[in-house]
Amino acid sequence: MTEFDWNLIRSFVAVAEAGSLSEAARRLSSSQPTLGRHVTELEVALGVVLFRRGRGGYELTENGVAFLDRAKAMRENADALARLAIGREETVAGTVRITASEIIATYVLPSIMARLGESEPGIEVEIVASNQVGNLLRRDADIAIRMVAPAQDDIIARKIADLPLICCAASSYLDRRGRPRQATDLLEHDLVGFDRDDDIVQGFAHFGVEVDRHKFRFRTDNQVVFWEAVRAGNGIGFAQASLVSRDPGVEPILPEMPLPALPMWLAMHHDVRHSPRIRRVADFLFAELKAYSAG
Amino acid sequence: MTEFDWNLIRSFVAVAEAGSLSEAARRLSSSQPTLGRHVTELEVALGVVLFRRGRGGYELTENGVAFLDRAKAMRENADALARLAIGREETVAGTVRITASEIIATYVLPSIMARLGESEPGIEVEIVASNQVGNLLRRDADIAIRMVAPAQDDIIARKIADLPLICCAASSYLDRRGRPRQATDLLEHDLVGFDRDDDIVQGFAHFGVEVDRHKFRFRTDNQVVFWEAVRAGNGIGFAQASLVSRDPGVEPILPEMPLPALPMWLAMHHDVRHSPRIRRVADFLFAELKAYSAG
DNA sequence: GTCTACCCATTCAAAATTGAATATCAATGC
DNA sequence: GCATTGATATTCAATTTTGAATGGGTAGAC
Repeated sequence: MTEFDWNLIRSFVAVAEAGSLSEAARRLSSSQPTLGRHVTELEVALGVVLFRRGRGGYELTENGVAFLDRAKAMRENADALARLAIGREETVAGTVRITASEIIATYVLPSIMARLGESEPGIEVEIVASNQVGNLLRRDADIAIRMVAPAQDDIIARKIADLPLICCAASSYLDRRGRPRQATDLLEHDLVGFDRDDDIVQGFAHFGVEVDRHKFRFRTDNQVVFWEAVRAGNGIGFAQASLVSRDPGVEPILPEMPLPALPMWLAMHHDVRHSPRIRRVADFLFAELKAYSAG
Repeated sequence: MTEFDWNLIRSFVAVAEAGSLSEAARRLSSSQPTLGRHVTELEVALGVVLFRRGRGGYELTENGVAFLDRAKAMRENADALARLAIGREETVAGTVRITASEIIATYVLPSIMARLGESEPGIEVEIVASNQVGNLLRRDADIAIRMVAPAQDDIIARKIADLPLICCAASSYLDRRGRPRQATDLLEHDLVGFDRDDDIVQGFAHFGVEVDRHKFRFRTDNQVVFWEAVRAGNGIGFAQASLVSRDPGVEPILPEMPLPALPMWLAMHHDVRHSPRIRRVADFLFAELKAYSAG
């Protein structure tokens, strides 16, 4: 019997998920003509039409939908093989991908990675700064630093620490506008807040204080922009205590005010735990992040 | 992240199961250099040694063993996709592979298929004559005619009939050596029997008659050779009643002797049941084989 | 010993695959 | 209305992949 080209399935899944040849090509680092050919070749081989070719892109037909589950299962197996391989590599040298929140990736990891480079020059590092919990199953990353307890199966997680949050502002701002003495003073101040994300609003609500988003003079959903806005003296914000204590231009406010703490977890896939390289980086990260959270 | 070529996994499984590049190449209808390259390319991509290259062939390393399960799972998904495709094809024309026992494939199917060709000229047929129960899961065949009840999951089976076995011999032989009147007379006769297969020996044992294989003057494990040996007058044998009744040169003996009947089943894979082509052939086969078993 | 039957690696010309470039179309913003 | 963006199809030169042929090795039969 005639075997078909398994790569066609890989392309099929990518196009189905991306919704267009071009987008799928970007994700697979392939090219649009290639994926187009793959899809039609698969259709010919199977004798079934999988996509409706529209102006806006490729849309699955009913037949295509019927194939997608199995095709995805195939990809999962391929991913699992890739992880298995990493778990069995014997060399320490190579690349490790780490995903972490924007704040951690921007302000904490660079110096940690510099120190890692001194002791392990053979290890290259790729940092994915993202607040979305990336997919360890599909190996978007080898190691994830997350602010929520990972729940997925086959994920090994170690809790690093609880990162206390504190209220803070730039000294320049406080010199100008005065230092709040009690929590209610905050409402007289300029606040830096999130835009669509309503963590802070809910935090206030938790203390019985109703604020709406217009209370915040400076709003952004980008955590790095948020922190830089605080540093630049736009007003009062909330940040990890360790971040504040490392920045001489920003000072804590109302240190007695009880705020929730952010748990920090280090996660990696079960299959990959015996890779000396990933192990090394994970252990190093764990120790350094623990030190960071204490300082 | 970098995706590897999924076809390498296909080759890996084939080589692992075949035990050598050359044998795997034969099964995949590929070539030995290609598979050799695939395997080493996969090893490089994964950074893991999968095979021990020996004089006699390729043998899995421990690492290779660790990968095999997942890789097989991947192949199963690929096979499932192929079946799904067949189940969704809309055209009746095309090829159908049928596996059946040597006897059925040799003496029964050809005339049935000739009749099928008259009403469905667009359907091509491939017959796999084999007593091994071929693998419908891996699509070694689309339809299987089997003499045992299929047990695998996802297999749809219809029982066609019970084929009675009878004792028989060529008239030329019986004219020469006389016709047995009772079961014990058989021991005075030349018998045609199996070689390593001891079905017949056990059949005798079932009647309390101990015979050893040297009782059989003509021995073969090939069922077709067996039947031709009976037809040619080598002695007394056992065969499906329908076969005997269709052959003017062979006559039944001791028709009252109680012998076990062979159940005949038609099996196909669940995924494939809606293919008009396979459906058509299966229905046709069912009716014709039922008629055969009655005649 | 020799012969045969298996293997595997390597070579190299032919065949297949790829992607940059291009033409085209539809929707959207100004 | 026109420019822009983002999509697909097509073309074609360059790259990659393939497999027939070859050489060489080893085990087993005779």
